[in-house]
Amino acid sequence: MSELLKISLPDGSVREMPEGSTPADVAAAIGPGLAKAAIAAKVDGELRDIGRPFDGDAELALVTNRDEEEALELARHDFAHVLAEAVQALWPGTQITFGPATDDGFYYDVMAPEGRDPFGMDDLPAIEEKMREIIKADKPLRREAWSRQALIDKWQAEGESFKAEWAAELPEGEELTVYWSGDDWMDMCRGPHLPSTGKLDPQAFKLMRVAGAYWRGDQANAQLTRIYGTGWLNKKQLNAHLHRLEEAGKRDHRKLGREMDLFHLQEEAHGSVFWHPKGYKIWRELEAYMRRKMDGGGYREIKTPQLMDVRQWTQSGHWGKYAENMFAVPDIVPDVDEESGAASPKVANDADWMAIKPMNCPAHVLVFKQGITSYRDLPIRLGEMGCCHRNEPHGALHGLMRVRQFTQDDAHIFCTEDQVVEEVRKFCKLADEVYSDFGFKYHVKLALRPEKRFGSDADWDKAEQELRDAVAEAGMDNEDYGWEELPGEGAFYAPKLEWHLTDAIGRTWQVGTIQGDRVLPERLDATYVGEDGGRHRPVMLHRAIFGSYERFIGILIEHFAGKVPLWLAPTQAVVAPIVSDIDGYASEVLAKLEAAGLRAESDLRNEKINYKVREHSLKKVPHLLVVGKREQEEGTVAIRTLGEKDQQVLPLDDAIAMLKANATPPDLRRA
RNA sequence: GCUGCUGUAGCUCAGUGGUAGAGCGCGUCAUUGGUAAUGACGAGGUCGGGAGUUCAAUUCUCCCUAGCAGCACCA
Repeated sequence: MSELLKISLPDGSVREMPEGSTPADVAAAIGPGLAKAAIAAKVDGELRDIGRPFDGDAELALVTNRDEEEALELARHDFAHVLAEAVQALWPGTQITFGPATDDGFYYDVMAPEGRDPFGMDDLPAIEEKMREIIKADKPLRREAWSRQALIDKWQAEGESFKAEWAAELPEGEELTVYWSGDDWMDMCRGPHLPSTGKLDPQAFKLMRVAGAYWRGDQANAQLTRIYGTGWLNKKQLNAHLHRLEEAGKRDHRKLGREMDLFHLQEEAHGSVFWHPKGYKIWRELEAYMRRKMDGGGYREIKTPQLMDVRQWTQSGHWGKYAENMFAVPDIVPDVDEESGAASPKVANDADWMAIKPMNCPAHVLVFKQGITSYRDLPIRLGEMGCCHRNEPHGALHGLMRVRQFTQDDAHIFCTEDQVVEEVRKFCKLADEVYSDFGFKYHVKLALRPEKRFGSDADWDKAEQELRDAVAEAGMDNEDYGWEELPGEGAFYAPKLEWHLTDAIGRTWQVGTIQGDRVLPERLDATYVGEDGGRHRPVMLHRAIFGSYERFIGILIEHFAGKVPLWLAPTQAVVAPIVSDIDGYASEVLAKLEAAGLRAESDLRNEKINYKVREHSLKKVPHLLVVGKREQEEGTVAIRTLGEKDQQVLPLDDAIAMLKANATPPDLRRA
């Protein structure tokens, strides 16, 4: 006999529904408007299909497009399925695999039919068209439970080997479900889904690109074609998103780097940066800043060799693990024919291999090992603006963000076991000061032991706990700091604390890190003399705040859209006379600016002031000092600040004092 | 490294089986103009590199190389 279910609604009311009824029935009982608007249901907190019957008494909240987070997730997931259906409709024999929602849309990984090339950009318009058809057909999406074997058999019968593999490996005991789109297409999916394809807005998605992606993310597996789309609830949201992408493109550091004449890259040294005078000014200012911070933090700066015998890298373990990403040269003088420039192919079997350093730490241990260190000397903090080379996979290179030659604000802290937590805590404070000086908000994450690792579990337990303790002492183990632990993401020798910056348009960048390492001191036999007169192993903390100068500058350019703070600006002010009669005064103003230590230029070209304003604005020069007859007579300058329309007329000395004050680096300003 | 796309003047980009074009920039001249482009004239290209097909290749094919998007990688 059938009983009535008690369904509690968010407003506290309870409705009695017959057994077998669904959230859709409840919506219909409440009113036709809601019935139409409702797209899913939260049943006892779990997001479910609106047409899935209740299991018993339940708390129900109906989901509509007003619940944007859930609605977007559902829509994107459905777009992914519609995408897969469209591709199979267009190209029968295409295998489907997997297609989730992403942060701004969806993708689906497919395998083109035998004999057909992987899908390309040219195929996207046709797929979009087919997707719109499917959406407009308003096909009902229906959930159905299947047995594992039936599902495997079906996939195999249809030649869907990836799906069959997947079905076979889904965890035991999990209910396997499929979703039908109409009666003619289905995909294996956990759901939930919208009640029908017609709930999607056919104008609210766009296929963006195709890319290769490995089956299950493993390079050893087949490469599929991943079709990416962006998906939204309506056209307005889609357009807003496309506009945001355009804006992000305008901040691209590669574009701004060229426009602002900061640096360039070229084939002959791909992955290495040619810094131009203006770009290198930013670098030098950052470097000077970081030196002040590290000097003040008890670090001592050293400089260690670029090239070391491979024996050293073998001992440290890097040669064994990373040789293919290192640059190595035989330690010989090649015979070169002066006429032709050809080097003789003299392979010196007896030559030692030297390797260019991919990191600074082994050399820092070697510095530490010179002489005998007492526990009284610890902690020893050795810093280096270390220039490293790594032969990165070519596809990984990206502007300043991923390069083959980079310089780190690197340092290693050698300390006793007892000092680790305190040193990590101090570092947290230093990192906070630095990021705050640039106006960055950040999150702190702890990357825990990876599967492949050196050292005992007990050591890892300890190392991970130390970092947790230090973060707790620094007061950062909370939501304000986005505190989170990431299993499996640590380095092979140690867990890592990571600092992730959030930039002006919401993207995150991992920059800073600190890692407690007990492996390298062991491998390179670093010791200190303890209180007891015996030899002890120091702990080595690897740490960096900028990470690499190249990448950090790239991040700054994008964060500020080229308009870096005055203290970093390569050219802080340009003096622009309105007519050439004033060139003399302009030069006088320039000389005074330079004497005050400001980075300034003059623009004496035979151009109108409009032209000069436009040009220097586009080059992101923070201040334009316009001088005409009036300014000359009165000994003033008219200051135009980037991004502002109004000018400010000040006596020259006052203007210089103001600029100088504003151009003071943030750490010196506080002093 | 893998998949897809791209490489034409300093930059952004058009174009063609018969050895090339625009805008900006650059140079010269005129103009001395008060806050986002003054005008005229001019110079500038082995069409990424190599091989092949062809009477003829910047264009079509293949290989290499670099870049772009993504994947994988990131000590």
